[in-house]
Amino acid sequence: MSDDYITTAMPNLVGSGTLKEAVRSYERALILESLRANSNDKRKVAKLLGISISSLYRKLAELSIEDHAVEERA
Amino acid sequence: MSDDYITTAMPNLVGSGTLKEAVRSYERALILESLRANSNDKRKVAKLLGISISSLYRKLAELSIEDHAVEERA
DNA sequence: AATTGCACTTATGCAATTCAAC
DNA sequence: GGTTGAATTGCATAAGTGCAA
Repeated sequence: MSDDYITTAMPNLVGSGTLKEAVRSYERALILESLRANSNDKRKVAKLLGISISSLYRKLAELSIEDHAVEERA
Repeated sequence: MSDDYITTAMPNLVGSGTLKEAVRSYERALILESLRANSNDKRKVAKLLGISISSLYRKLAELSIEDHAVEERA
């Protein structure tokens, strides 16, 4: 199940977990998906998401998104 | 169409719009849904979402969530 | 119930720097 | 040793937070 981003981001819509956690999951799914859809081109993704490249890197670290996790779908 | 929160929060998962906008829509949907599911009890919702009551009020203002928009489903 | 001043924390962009591969 | 692009970081400012009023 590679497309688990929906199930990890959405259950919170129902009511469990804090806002912070929910937003975190959602951001994680969003960024991961953007990276996948753009061949892990971080410069491009940062621009698309409207954040600076440094902010993107900080989010990647914070959300522990590893490069190898992106290596799917082109 | 009362349950438009999914369609307003989710399309961003695909890639359009900035992160900030996406998160905003998502938070909006989440808060609205929590309010609806809890009869607009803001104290309760704030606690559930893990934020202070003042923060919740600030978000309601920022996201322009009006009381009358919550008056559905119990 | 709702709003706000305040002190504090967290997130941000930019520019400089470091790191890696070549 | 040098060049290039990716990744990291110091710093100043902005944005968000809880608390108490």
